[in-house]
Amino acid sequence: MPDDQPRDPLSLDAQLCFAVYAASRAITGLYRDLLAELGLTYPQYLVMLVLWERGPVPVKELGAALHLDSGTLSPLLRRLEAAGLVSRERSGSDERVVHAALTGRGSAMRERAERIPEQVLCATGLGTADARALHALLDRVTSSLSADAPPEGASACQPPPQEDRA
Amino acid sequence: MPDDQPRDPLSLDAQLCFAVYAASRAITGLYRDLLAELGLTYPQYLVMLVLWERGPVPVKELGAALHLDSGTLSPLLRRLEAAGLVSRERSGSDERVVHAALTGRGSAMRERAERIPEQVLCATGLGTADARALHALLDRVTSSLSADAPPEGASACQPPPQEDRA
DNA sequence: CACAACTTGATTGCGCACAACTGAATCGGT
DNA sequence: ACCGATTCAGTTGTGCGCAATCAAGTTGTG
Repeated sequence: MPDDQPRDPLSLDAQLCFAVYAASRAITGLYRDLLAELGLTYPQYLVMLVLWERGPVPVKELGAALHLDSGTLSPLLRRLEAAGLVSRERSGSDERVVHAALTGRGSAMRERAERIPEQVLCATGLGTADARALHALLDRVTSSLSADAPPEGASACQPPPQEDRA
Repeated sequence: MPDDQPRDPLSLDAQLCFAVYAASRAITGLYRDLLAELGLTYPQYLVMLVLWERGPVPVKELGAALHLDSGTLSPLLRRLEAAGLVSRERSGSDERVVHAALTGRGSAMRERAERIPEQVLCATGLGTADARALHALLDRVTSSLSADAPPEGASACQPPPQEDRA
């Protein structure tokens, strides 16, 4: 679909960054529908995924896994706790850390969430190979960007070792 | 990097949807830094892109271009107006529609924004070909998802015409 | 022990996103 | 001309994201 020719830099720019932004919101919207019956939002669902997979974890670890800080997680966990899905308690060995753990209701919800993934993959309209390729590209972008915040007028921006050109 | 084997559905699920989510936030963070000197947020920058490209447009058209509704755009435009970058006025021919237009300061800012795109593309660590491929995949996802909200227990979810399988 | 540096989570404030609603203006059919 | 349905922007309320700040707890050093 993208015809191109590097024409207006600002228009071309809108393309890739906006494509990610629009896709992200579209996916979130899809989850909004699927998660409505569970009473979860998409970020809440992500937290539940981590808890289902790892069991009780410190808030810090949740933040590392999801790239979120306490300013986001604290109220989110409060809501999950109010919903009876999660409990929080301070560690005995280190009073600074708070462990988030699943309640019975929280654990039980896993079963109901299990059919969501395939519904999502289906709705994206992507095949296995495409999904895999997309995932790999996105991971490269994310790791490139979260590697560091280049100081200022910084990096000479030499395009990274690249095979071909248009 | 993704080793795989369809193992835990919930874990595999976290992968693609979360990859988009994480990448989107990483990109927004990059823009946050780049746009700080212009005093713009990323969504505000997107609005400016549309105005730089199309000139005065109704709020409705902005919403269609960015997939945003008036609940997001009204306060955003108010802030751009307060910053002296944008003006709003009701159409003469149809009093319902409000046209957003650039002020002199708003138009002038375009020049300063012109070098942002290449900085972003560089920071993603992607080459031209990869960026193009990523863009195409994201467009497919976005259009598949925004096509419609499948009613309920709906679609039999047959993977769309696909070439190969693992 | 004393004390500074660090870690961890919570809080505050602001700006999106989005659903739901309001109210004004327009359009369609009669 | 009238009246119901529709369109458009705005407002309200909830829930993220993230910067900045804070307080409590821990660790390292003398």
